Amino acid sequence: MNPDASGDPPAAAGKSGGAGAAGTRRKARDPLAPDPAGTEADTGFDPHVPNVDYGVLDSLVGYAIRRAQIRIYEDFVVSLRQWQITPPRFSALVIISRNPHLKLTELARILGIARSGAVLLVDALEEMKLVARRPAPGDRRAYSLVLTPAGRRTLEAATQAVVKHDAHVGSALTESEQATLKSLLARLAPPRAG
Amino acid sequence: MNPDASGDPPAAAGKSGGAGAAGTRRKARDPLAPDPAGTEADTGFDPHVPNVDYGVLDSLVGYAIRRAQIRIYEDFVVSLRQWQITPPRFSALVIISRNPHLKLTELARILGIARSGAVLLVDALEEMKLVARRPAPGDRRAYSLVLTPAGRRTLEAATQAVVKHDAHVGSALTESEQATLKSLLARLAPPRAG
DNA sequence: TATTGTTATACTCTATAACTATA
DNA sequence: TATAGTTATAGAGTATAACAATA
Repeated sequence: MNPDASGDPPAAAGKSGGAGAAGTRRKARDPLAPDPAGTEADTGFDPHVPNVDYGVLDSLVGYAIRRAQIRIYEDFVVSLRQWQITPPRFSALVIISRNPHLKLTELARILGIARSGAVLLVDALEEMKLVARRPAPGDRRAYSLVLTPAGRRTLEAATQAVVKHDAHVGSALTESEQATLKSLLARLAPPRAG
Repeated sequence: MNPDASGDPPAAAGKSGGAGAAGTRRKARDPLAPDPAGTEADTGFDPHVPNVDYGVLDSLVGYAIRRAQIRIYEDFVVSLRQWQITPPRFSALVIISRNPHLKLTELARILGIARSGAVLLVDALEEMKLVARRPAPGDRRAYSLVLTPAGRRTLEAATQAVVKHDAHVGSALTESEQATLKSLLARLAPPRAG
């Protein structure tokens, strides 16, 4: 359905062993035991590494958008890390906030994800005490999604952070250029059925 | 490191049971057994469902890009489904093709992913017989990545499909507008270290 | 029969940590 | 010590399939 987006700072992980390189194959290793030097580095995604030939990629509108999105996602996640709110979670909170009595199936359709995915998303937000499932009036199968008081407070703070983040993202462009950008993006490949 | 992108048509999946709704909890179900009606539908992501209030999302440059990327990704995956080539795979093939004797670590940096991710990516491409690991001259730890003849042929065909896909994506814009779009996107939030 | 929410399962992509072989 | 490739583990996000409760 809706591809895209995933990555998110996994926070932590397990451990295990690796092996040598070319032609060789290693045996095994034992779990746990701190690493002397800091392992990886990660200074962020460089959209255009010097002296690298990107071929057709440089001519594609789609790749330009992909590059931009990767960097924006990075900055977004850092900006909202303290609340553990990721792009899909933020979108869900906003949609739930602005559209009272939303049902899970409707949320799924709006976000462009499967119903099962909406269930997991709402499960997470509920566990974070930001969203609650209320019985939907008139339909005992369904739920009415609502923000909790904490959800409203958190969304308010997170929204400020997102607006700030977005201002940073577009800081190199004038207001007019940002408007042009959004307008052009909105005109790309309209939905099949639309 | 590099967030974004994931989704991809999983192709198939398992099965299992679910339950009722509000307040109720179900028991179990047994595996296998065709479903009468077609289960889901999925007519593609609608970036703006009618009568839905998107709140701040509508004012964010980041969300405009996210919306666009979701739709482009969808179309990309459909276009290259016959070769089982996803965006990261296509990028890797192009980069390997245009930059001979590339090492895995370099590929990882260019794509903005962890080395371990590059290993899995190359593993997949190697299994598809599109890429091969050659011993790197002068460094017995490293590999030189190269396209196989089949890899070159597939990349050529896939590139044509991608170019066509990209033309479709931008078909509602003039050449000039597409150039403007790419230019504006490139000016968004430059990399921290740059 | 169709819809709503759910669970089970699986797959892609990505990450961190630790390890081997080599430099 | 540092680097290249690797494996193990983890987890977010998404998908399909099948099911119970209800409409």
